Amino acid sequence: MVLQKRLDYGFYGYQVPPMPRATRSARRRGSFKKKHEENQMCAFDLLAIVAGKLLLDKESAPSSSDKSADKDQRAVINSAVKNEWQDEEKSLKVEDCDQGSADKNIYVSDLSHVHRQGCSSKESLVTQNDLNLGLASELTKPDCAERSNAEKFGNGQSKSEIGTLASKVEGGSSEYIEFGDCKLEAETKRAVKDEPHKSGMVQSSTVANICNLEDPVVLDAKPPALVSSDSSAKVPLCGNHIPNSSYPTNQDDVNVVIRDDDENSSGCTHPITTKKFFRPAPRIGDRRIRKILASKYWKLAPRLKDATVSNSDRDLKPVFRKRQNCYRHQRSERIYPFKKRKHFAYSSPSNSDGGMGCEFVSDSSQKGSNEDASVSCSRMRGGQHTSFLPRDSHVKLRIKSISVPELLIEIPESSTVGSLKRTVMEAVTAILGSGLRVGVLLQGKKVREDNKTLQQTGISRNNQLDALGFCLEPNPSQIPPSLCPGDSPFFLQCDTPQPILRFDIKYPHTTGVVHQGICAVPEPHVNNLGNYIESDHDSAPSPTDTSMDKSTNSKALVAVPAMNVEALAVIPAHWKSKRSEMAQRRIRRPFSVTEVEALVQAVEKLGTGRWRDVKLRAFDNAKHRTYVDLKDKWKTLVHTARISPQQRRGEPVPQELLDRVLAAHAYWSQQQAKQQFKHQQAETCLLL
DNA sequence: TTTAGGG
DNA sequence: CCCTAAA
Repeated sequence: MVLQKRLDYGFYGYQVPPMPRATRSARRRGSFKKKHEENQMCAFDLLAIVAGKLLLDKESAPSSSDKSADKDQRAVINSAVKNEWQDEEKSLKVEDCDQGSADKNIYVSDLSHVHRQGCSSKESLVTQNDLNLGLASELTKPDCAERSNAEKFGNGQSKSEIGTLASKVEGGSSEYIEFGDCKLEAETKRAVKDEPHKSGMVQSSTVANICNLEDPVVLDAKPPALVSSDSSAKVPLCGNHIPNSSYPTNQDDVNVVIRDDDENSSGCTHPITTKKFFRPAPRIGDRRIRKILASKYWKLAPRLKDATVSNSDRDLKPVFRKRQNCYRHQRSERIYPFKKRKHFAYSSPSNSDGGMGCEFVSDSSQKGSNEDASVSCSRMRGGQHTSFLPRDSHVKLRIKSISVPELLIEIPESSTVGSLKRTVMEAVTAILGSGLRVGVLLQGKKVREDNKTLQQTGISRNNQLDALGFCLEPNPSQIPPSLCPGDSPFFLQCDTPQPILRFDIKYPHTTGVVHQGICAVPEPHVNNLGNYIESDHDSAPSPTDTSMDKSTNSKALVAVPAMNVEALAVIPAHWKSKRSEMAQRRIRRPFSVTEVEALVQAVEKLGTGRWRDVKLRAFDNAKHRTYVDLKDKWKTLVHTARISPQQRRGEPVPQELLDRVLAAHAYWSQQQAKQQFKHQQAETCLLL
């Protein structure tokens, strides 16, 4: 049985998922910790780490020879995406994944294996020992899968929304820029900008923007910079007034839209249909699709409870029982599986040279020796389709899939298909979650010198490509050699009275690579599990908007540097042990310049005391930015602006922005003071 | 829940 | 970022 998952995410970074934010009420309810504990890395996080490490460029398109095959695949993908999207937001415009351009390349595994193979009956399960279980959303959303595609858009509301969306997109009133998987939306609020101001004064667009129609309070008041009659209040809020301002006078309203579904996604059974500020995702291109697809995998994998799922589990008890209660939680947890970033450095058109992926296929590993006790061993097979493009001394690898190796699964005959799916899922999750490392094989030999460069090892040479392979190995620190019983995977008997079916989920040509007993426990609460969906496709926290600052347009595209490779090297063991107890701090997500820009602009408009509005206005779709975060960021921004540039740390904020920060801060502080003064006056008047 | 401010 | 008093 082959479990196959294609990885084409092109992750360029990885972050340890933080714990779910503990709201006070959640802590009170005591549910927080439990949820917290479940917030574990899923199996495919690991796979994606591997991919993220190795997939240096995701921009290559499938080769032309794959075209017809991929067409079907894309159709499947699209329907799956529709399905998913439909569930999530009831609006979708799916574009076909155009192969012509690298930008629209999409390559994922067939999502409908399970259904295609018709393993819906018990018989077929019993007999189909080489049953192919597609790791797809069907695993967790069998009900969704049942629906036909035709039905998916039968819903009139959805249709109309799609129509609206399409028209919105075509209307051109908004501009969407995608940066990696981060979508950035720049709305051009012409209505605001073009609105003749009552004061009749010449305004910079900044001031015009400050005067937002959505904001009656501010609107009633005069534009901040123009209201002040006293000289001390001459706050240079207008871009024109800022010396050396690199900002264009025609500054559009900027709304940083970071898609981050961690909060509002509770799976396909709870579609979020109402949103305060609905923002369509107008460009549902490849990245969006990829992201959605990726999310499927994040969703379907239950979080491991703890690390004892490894071979060190001496008593060989079923290890999955304790996780059963995980599935009761319908609501997804806040996890941030990935930082996904687009690689801009190699976006030359010539890179779209057909889907020359390096396909990962099984490679037989020698039996016996611990070193070769690979959980999965794969070899890159490319042949003429394998492209290895040294470009600017970079090596491009494309891992089409990493297969999960041999598994043993025992499951009662009376179990449902869904139960089988989940069991397989758990088994896979357990193996991958028990601590893995990636091995690199070059011409069948392991490359152990971690410090050697690719060049030194010869990996970067074209002729070595076929010989390059990767494998997932058990982490030695996690799996004592003594517990690796050699070449025969042991089999764990389930303590169920029922007859047991045994599945050897075996990877071809691979024997004895898994030293892991999997006991399939019949799942009593199938329903909940079926809907247990993790939904968080974290967006890169650093969106880059090219439209808002024309003067730095070209820069903006590369403003966010690709993440260090180190960032990818998240070792699950690190946070496996510590994580369980206290509420972990949320992951640190430094504000990007773009975000700062958006924040500054919003604060200029709304003032410093209305963080909720600021959030709604500029960060509504960035779920990980709370209004408290914004307030804190403003605080630090003010501080940053006041200290000398030498003392500043982190990504440098343009001085121009800092100037605006100070200006806005000064202005709104004064406004506040005035307000207070008036209040006091009124009070004293009343008293007298 | 939101704001404000200290840590 | 976190925590929390206060509104």
